[in-house]
Amino acid sequence: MKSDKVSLSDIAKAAGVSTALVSYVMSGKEKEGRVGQEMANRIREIAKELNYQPNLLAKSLRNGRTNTIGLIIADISNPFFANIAREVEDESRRNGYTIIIGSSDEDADKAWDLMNVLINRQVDGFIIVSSENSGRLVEHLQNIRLPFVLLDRHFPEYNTDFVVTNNAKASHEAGSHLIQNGYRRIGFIAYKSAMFHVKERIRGYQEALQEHGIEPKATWLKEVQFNAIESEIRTAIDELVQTEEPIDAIIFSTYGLAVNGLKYLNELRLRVPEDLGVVSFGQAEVFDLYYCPISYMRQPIDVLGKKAVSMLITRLSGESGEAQHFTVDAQLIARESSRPKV
Amino acid sequence: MKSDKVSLSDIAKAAGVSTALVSYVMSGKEKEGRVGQEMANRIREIAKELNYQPNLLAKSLRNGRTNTIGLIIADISNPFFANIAREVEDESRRNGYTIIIGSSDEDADKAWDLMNVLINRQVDGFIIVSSENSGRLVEHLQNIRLPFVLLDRHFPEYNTDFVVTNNAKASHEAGSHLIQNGYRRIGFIAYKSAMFHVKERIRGYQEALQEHGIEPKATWLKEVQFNAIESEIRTAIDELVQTEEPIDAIIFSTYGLAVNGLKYLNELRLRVPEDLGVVSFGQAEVFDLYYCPISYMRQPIDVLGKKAVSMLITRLSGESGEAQHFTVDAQLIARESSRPKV
DNA sequence: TTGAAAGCGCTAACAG
DNA sequence: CTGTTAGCGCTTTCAA
Repeated sequence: MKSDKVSLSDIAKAAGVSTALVSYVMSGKEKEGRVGQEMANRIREIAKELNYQPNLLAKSLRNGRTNTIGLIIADISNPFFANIAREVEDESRRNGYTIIIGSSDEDADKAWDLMNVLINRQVDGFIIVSSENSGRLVEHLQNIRLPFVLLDRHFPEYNTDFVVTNNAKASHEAGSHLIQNGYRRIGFIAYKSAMFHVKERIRGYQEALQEHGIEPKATWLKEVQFNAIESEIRTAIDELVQTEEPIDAIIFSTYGLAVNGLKYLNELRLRVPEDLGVVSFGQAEVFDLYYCPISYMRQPIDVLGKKAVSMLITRLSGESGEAQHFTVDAQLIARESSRPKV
Repeated sequence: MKSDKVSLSDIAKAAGVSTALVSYVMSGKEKEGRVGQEMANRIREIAKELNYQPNLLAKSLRNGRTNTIGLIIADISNPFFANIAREVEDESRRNGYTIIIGSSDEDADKAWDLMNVLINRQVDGFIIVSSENSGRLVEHLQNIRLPFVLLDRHFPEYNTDFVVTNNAKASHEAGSHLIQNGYRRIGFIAYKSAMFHVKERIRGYQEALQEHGIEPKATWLKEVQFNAIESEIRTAIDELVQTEEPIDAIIFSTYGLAVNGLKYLNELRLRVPEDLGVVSFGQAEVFDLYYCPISYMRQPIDVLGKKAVSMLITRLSGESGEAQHFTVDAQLIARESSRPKV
């Protein structure tokens, strides 16, 4: 085995031809009436013998495309995002693209820095699960004409490609489901955020209650800070529960909130669903293995991931029409945690 | 905001100097008595004005380093690996490196292909959680002199850098802990694999039993196929439990086995720890939220991740001495699932 | 202190 | 059918 470093010109030399020929053969362009059959075979043979590995860097520098996609998510160690990343990874590879993942921790500055690193590495485009205050990022990408698709969250005030779940509808369904099963005083815990998808989830929940003749009390809605989740969720739950008229069910609007919330419910020795019905967003094995399997709104992660990739790739291949929007419904997976009240 | 595409020569032109000067300034080499103070400032100013973004591709092509690390793991959607990936990502970025992650699904061929893609993209080195039959991969990397560090799993038959948990010891501790708490008939479920870390975990478990005067029965050890886990783990547990002398405790040697196993225990309506004590490897929120918090051997993922990165970076900076080995102990987190028998 | 120029490995227009 | 050559954007040697 050679010590690598075999380049086109090494092959050209060995075959006694020009690098141009080798290049044509190696990139399968011999069909276009460029190279003779014999020559082509000879070159391929030598390439194999020398164990030629193309230098993608040089190739990219030359033709301005890296076949690389930047994926910016909040946190790869969160199972929801990890699953998305996996779908995006597989679908990208299937299309000849490599992805570079970066975690932003829901922090706009980190996301901005990440974006720049990836731009400098000449990614062809981005798939982004945006964090709050990412308007600047979106605008910049549009300004420099770098294709991108927003995944899972989008900004209605910007005209961009996006692939998202119908959050209002999902939340609405979660609320209606609880009501139909006899719950009446339903709390909702979300992150404190001005982001559209968060607001939508809240809206869906409130509308569901109203449509069933229940006036959603302001005190039933709790918004906790992302970076102080452990302490704030305790306060939030305390306030929901330790009152004259405690809630009888709760909707967690993300995976992270659910995990922390359920831990605290355990500490409080509150039983699900006897003391408190539960429906959550997000998905993970936790929900299956909790003593009382948790009902959740299943987001079709595979569809979301695949669609985001294909949408981006369409753009990368030159499509420059209208912004593409793709919205998919979540599916209620009803389990024990929201079973009918007796 | 400019339409990007600002290159060194644009700045050079604007400043009326050569690209060489700009290059020196932009890479902070003006100190070395190369560039005048005034000129340096002027160039920096113009660069900022034009919003210059260096093309890392060109830089890399020129100097042969991409500042990129390839991370090959089994599956990014498995929380154990996702957490490792996160540590590696953060530590790499802190050192100016970008990582490209690829999932191998424990499949040697996929891992091999992945490796090649990443090599073609000129990664400077690899951090690898190897799969079975990866000998070829290791040998190839050694042949072409591409630095790499094996993480979490290693091959004793190859002399390589590695960062691992002391698996035999961890397993031994898991076994001893159960015995001390009164369990006697302890089953062990592992993946069917010839890999060293798997064998070590089995060995530690068996030795623990023997040292406490318990002869580990062959029937207590179950090995299930990675890609048929759901069905095989049922058979395995059935065989451990539906016998004249059923086991009274079980050790799951990975996160994936634990999750699937616990699900099945739920189906069988077996209670933990009354019917069956449990200790597991891996870690995830599932273990906290199970109705009976699961005892587990906590592997210091942060240490493993950081150490792997720093070990690799040492190599990348030219260190060429002996292979480095780093072994760290797992820590028993004892919870309800293995509490003393009454 | 500064500039000119070679060249990393590859592609593609152009010439033959 | 095949070869020559001009770069892609950057670093770095050598000369001035």
